[in-house]
Amino acid sequence: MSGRISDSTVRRLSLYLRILRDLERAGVEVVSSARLAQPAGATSAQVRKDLSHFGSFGQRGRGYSVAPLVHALQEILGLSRSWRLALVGVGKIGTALLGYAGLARRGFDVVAAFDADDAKVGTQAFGQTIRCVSELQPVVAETRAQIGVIATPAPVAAEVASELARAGVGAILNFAPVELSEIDGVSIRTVDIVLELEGLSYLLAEAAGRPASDGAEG
Amino acid sequence: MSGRISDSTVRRLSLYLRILRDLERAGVEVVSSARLAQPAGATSAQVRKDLSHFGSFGQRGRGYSVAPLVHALQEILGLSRSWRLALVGVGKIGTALLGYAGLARRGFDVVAAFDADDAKVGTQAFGQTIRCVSELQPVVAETRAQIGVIATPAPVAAEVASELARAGVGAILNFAPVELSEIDGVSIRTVDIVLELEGLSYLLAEAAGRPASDGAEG
DNA sequence: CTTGGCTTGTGAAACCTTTCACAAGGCAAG
DNA sequence: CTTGCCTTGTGAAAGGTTTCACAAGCCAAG
Repeated sequence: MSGRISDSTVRRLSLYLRILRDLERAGVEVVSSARLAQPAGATSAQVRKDLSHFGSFGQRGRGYSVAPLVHALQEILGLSRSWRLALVGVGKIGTALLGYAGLARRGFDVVAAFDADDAKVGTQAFGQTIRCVSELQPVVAETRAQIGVIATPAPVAAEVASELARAGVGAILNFAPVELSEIDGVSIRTVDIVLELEGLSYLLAEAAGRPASDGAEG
Repeated sequence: MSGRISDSTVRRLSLYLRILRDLERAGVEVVSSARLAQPAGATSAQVRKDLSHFGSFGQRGRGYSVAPLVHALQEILGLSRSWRLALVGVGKIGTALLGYAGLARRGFDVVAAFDADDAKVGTQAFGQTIRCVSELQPVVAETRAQIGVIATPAPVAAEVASELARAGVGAILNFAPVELSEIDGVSIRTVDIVLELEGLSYLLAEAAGRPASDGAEG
């Protein structure tokens, strides 16, 4: 089984896990690939293929036992433990993340927060004392944060990324609108809201361009 | 040219546009596919293939003229006009979006904001009067918002999505951690921060599992 | 005008992901 | 035990995306 697993498969596994937890809470004990696929927006074959990369979790003719599968997926996704996050940039998005209780609930604990603005440094936000970015390296190393979260303006994001890498994080979640270049030994994911909106803009423009349906323009 | 364009191509086009604007600002007049590819994390062949779906924008032996290509990409992506957004849910993420000046600067104007919390309804936030979600349909229809942004808790996201659809939006950007089921005539993109973190968790767990390098656990 | 060096645009090949389709096997009813 | 129905796990086929590789063509220098 388990060779190199594609990004989209991992994404779906997360979705399956979320759905399975809901089912578990609802008292469902066994689920079929079809039932699991539906709310994930996937197909039953896809569910089975995705899971088959990691082993054999179901029973033919019966389906998957919810509780054991929840456990297996948590194990696969590395969610049976918690992860320490270091947040860099406590602006609008950074603050929203700090205040998002959903993170800690799912095992992602912010253990340090940094900002370059002297007016913010030293203040508290959602239980975190904001530190100066100049302290980034020693503090991140000391707290042994495994994931760095970049919520800075785009121009400094690359520099912050390499500092985080040098401080020892193994992964970076980047909210700045830049494509960060690869860093050895560090996994990077970028969440780019403007890019998503522009993607929607493309689809809207395309839909408006072809058919003569819509009447409302500009 | 232009058949059905893949999501990843459109994403890259947005990146190219961003890079081209930087180059334009820096006074660069002509750029090769290789030079454009590098900061986008793509290959030169990919740049050329992506662009070739829409026409022929370069000159052999020379490259692409920056200004005309900026213009062409804006046209392709539907960014030569501005779009009206309706924001539903003015919690942490919603507030961060309202305050994000980058949106308006790039042609995405929030024209209405809604929340279910009576304590918030009627108050101002970043120039927007927060309205009650019960007014969603008439207000969205009246303001002719084309894009709905969902920043509500997960349980109500699906209901909000279908209300937005009925009110006439053509696209939805969803920040709630649920996979929304398809709605006819509405393009949907979901930004799921926990999913991204879980993806990184998978990679970290995988990296920690195989090699005997890292010492720090749990 | 000719030569040499670049760079685009694009079919073809390679690679990857998704879907299909079916054998293997569980379960319940009789 | 047998029959009928259901569901998994998985090779094979289909479908899509990325990379390769090269002819076509621009430009500058001589």
